[in-house]
Formats: sequence, structure tokens, C-alpha cells
Amino acid sequence: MGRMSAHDRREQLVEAAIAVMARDGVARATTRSIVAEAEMPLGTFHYCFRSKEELVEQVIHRINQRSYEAVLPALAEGADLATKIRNGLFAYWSHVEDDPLEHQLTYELTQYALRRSGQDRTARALYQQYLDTCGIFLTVVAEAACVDWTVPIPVIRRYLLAVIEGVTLQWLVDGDGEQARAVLDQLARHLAAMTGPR
Amino acid sequence: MGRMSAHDRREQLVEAAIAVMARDGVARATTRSIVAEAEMPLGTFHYCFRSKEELVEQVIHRINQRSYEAVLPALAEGADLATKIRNGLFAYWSHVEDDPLEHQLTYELTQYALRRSGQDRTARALYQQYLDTCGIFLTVVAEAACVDWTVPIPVIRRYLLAVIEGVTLQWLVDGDGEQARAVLDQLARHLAAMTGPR
DNA sequence: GTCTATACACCGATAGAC
DNA sequence: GTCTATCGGTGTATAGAC
Repeated sequence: MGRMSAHDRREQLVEAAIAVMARDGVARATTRSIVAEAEMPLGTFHYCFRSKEELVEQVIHRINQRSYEAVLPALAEGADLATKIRNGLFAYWSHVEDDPLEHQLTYELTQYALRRSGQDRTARALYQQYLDTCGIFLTVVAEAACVDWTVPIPVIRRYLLAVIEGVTLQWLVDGDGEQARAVLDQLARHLAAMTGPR
Repeated sequence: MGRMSAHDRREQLVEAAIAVMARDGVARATTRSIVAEAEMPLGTFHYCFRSKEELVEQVIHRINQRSYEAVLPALAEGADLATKIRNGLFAYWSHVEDDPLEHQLTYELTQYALRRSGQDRTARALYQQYLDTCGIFLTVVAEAACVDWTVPIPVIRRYLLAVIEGVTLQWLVDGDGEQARAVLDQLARHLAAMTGPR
């Protein structure tokens, strides 16, 4: 079955790795289980990737890119500023509830990267992109409402990201979606309170 | 060397496991590395614990208990309500900065428990206690300031926990303590805004 | 490139002498 | 209870035929 390019094989293995990691956890995503998921023989792995570590790095990059694309359309509509923010947060949240395991995976991969010296750079780049995305959201939504932020954007976007991650983490544990939405609703009010007329 | 009671051995192995997990990560905390840390022969492990899983459960319980005791003294002083809250948060934060690895460990153990069917109960109990602790903090601090919360406590304490966990997670990745404190400062203001005269 | 077979280290757990 | 020796299984990675 030599009909597939090495590039396609790599891509397919990355997707298989994500599937296994999301379903069974990072710890159980072994080279054997990954190639089994992709229905390839074991030997495939090491002429597609130099090592498992190289695969994981690509997995992190792919996951990051995917969640980035999923969040950006959340620049939502709404009457006043608080409603705009709220709709954006809820749009993101429905994405979380649609695929909890893939979100859980991001936390696992962060821990994984933090524990590998030389890959903590990867984790830092990941969170920098999260922060950038939050910053874009804040800028766009304030622009649309013709207001200015009265607190420095670096602080607000960190605040925003903290609540999102904290709420998600709690929900992954106890599954209380109603409370999670109530917290996001509060967050929207507080963010709106950090603006003033321009 | 038969001079130590089995109970003491158990306790010592739990402490050794925490040390190894905090230093090298949960994945590298093998039975062998744990007994090596405790300077015991390998065979010790399985007449102190039925399995490694039983040890991990005790580790989670111990870690939980320890952070609980570390947080409660953070019921701090302060002039107005926002300052009281701020001091409490900062007292907790200094504890985080003092031992980042042990805090990172709590996130790893949460993921670990979530991935083991039958131990997700453990993770849920862990977060329930976190929430309870946050609730106590909120109640005590409002009592001291003679005000009432205008938002339901279950929502506020969840909000509080979310920010704390989110800020900690970000700080573990990028190490920006100044920004972390700025976010906690904002949080204190927002919490204070959720009160009214009683 | 592709696959099978295998190397070699290490895992959790146990057997059995003391 | 305590320790040494070892089992059976699985991990990543490689050798070598095709």
C-alpha cells in the first residue's frame, strides 16, 4: 500500500494522535495506539517522524491552530457592549460544550510541554497566541461599541483568558454548564464596566 | 531495617511521591522512582499499598488537604472591602509563587484523575472543596465588612475560583507575576462591586 | 518508502527466602 | 514484615528484507 505520500501520512498520523489523545488521554497515546488508530503498521511512525516528541509538537501546533480558527467567528453581534461581549463568550462556550475532550486535551498538552525542558517554549507560544486572540476580541468589540478600555489591554485580556480557562477547567470536572454560563455572564458585565466613552 | 511501622512507611512514601511528582511530573513518578526517593527497596511499595492507584489517591487527598490549610490563613485584614479581598488574594498568591511546582502538580493530578474512570469522583470532590473554601472566604470577608453579596454565592465563588486557577495556569506557563497580580487586583475590585449594604 | 521482526529499557506487580 | 530476584507486559526506537 505505497500509494500515499509521506506528507499525507504525517498529517494522518497527527490527526490520529489527536483522536487518541482526546479519547484516552495523552498518557495512553503511545506510538502503537496512534498507528493503530490510523490503521498503519508500527514501522510507519519513524519514517514520518524523527521521534514521538516531534509528533507531539506538531499535535500541539495543530490543536492551537484549530481552536484559534474556532474562536475568531465568535466576534458576535449585540445591542450594547455587555451583550456583545456576552454573545462572544457564549459562542466560544458552545464550542467548548460541543467538544469537551479536545479542550481537556489542550490542558493536558500544556502540562506535557511544561514538563519537557526545551518544549516549555512551545507552551509559552501557545498561551501567547491565546492572549493575542483575547486582545483582538477586546479591541474589535470596543471598536464596534465606540468605547475605550479604561484598564490596560494586557491586563484585561489576561483577565479574560483566566476566567475562560478557569471556568472551562471547572466544567470539565463537574459538568455544571448552567453555573459556567452564569459566571461568563458576570464576566461580560465586569468587562463592560472597564470601558469609558472615547 | 525493620524499625519503622507500616503506617509511617506509607506516609513517607506518599511524601516521596509528592516530591517526585512535583519535581519531575506525574508521568515520571513510577513505583521505582518513588521508593528510590524514599530510600526504600522496591518491594516495600506493594505491602504498603495495594496498587499504585491507591497511592495516587492518597497523594491527591494529601495535596488537597495541604493547600486547604495554606489558604485559610489568607482571611486577611484591610481597610475597605476591596482591600480585604485584595490582601486575601495576594496572601494566597504568595503561596503559589513560593511553591509553583506543587501547584502545577494539582493541575496534573486533576487531569490524571479525570482520565481514570472511577476516579473522576476524586477530581469532583477536589473541586467541590476548592469551591467550599472560596465560599468560606467570601462569607467571612463580607461579614467583616458588614455587607451582603448581591450575586448568588455559588456563582461568585465559582467566578473567584476560575480567576485564581486561570491566573495560576498562565503564570505557570509564562511566569509574569506582575501581570498576575494586576489581574488579581482587578478581581478584588470586581468582587467588591458585587456587594451592597445589608 | 514500506513493512515485519526485534532490540532493549522500563513499567507495575509478585514469588519466595528470611 | 522485609527484602531480592524476577515475571509478563508494554514503551520507543531500529534492523533489515523487500
